Amino acid sequence: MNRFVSNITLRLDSKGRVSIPASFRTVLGRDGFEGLYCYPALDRPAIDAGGNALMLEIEALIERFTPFSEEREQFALALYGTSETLKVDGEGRVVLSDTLKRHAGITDAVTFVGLGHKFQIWEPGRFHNELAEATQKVRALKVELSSQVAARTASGARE
Amino acid sequence: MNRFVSNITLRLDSKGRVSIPASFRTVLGRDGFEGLYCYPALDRPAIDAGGNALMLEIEALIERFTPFSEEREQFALALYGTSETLKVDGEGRVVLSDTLKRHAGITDAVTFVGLGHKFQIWEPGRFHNELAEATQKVRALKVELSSQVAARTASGARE
DNA sequence: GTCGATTCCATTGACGCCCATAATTTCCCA
DNA sequence: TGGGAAATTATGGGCGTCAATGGAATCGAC
Repeated sequence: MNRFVSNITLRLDSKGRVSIPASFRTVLGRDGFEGLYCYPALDRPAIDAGGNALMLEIEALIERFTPFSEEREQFALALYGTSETLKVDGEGRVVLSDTLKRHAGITDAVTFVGLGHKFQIWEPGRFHNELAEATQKVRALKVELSSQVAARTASGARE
Repeated sequence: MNRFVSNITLRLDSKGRVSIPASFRTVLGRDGFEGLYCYPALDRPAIDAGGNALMLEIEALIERFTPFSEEREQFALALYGTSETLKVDGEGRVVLSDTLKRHAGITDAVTFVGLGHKFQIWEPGRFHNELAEATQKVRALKVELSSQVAARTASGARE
């Protein structure tokens, strides 16, 4: 498997360490990246995390702008400037920086959530709320989609 | 890691010395450059800093203009003319020149901010403001991007 | 000699690295 | 198919090293 999937909740120890779930570790290993690349998610109280794949995505976003341009500098500041590469110890654990923990409201436990090419780290309570909300949205969207398909089919549209 | 990422705030000591964050030092070491190449950022109260990679980028920028053109002379003046190579002591510290400190409004503490191929040095307070602003811009762009994609999908356009 | 600058040690707290243990899970073979 | 052995995972803790910082000592110039 080369995608991050499912969600796992784990506790931080007294030193603030937390194990990266084994299934995520194997994906990261395949990606080939020393450490864990992460940054505060832009529009949610969560941490985005991953390996080379994630970093390249950020790089691509920034390099769309010409060097020394206003936008480029601002994007680099907001993205690279808030990114961190956490060290992973021999047992596959990381310690989250205070900045990251504050952003996500993390205290003594976290939920790892697979999102395909990257994963997120949440405070467990917030994650459950977010999940419930997202599930609602997806249900609604699904209904909408199926009615669209039905309409298109009915009108004889071809794809 | 061969990129400058994350942000670290450190204090100047009584002699005006400040440690370059260890993670940045390793990147500079890999880049292979004695000292720290820096100059006042063109349009911000910050200091641009880096090694060979940064120097090459500036060179490329200037050489895009035709020789002896007005723009070329001005860029060369603004960038080369204001650049300094700071010495790094045995403990990885540098002393910022008064010119640089004045430009960035630095007094007793600085924030190092990774921007990928280079990094910037800010007065901590100003950095926080700038970061908030930049984050807003990135969020806005993200919304814009996703709505573009949504619109394209909804209209049934094929790539 | 005096002032400034640069090089060289000293401290302390955090962090990386190592080993231990318990609870699973996986695997294998009767 | 069941039951146990082996491997893996999550977690706890000890200890040495390094980073950040402060201060002393050395060097140079005037």
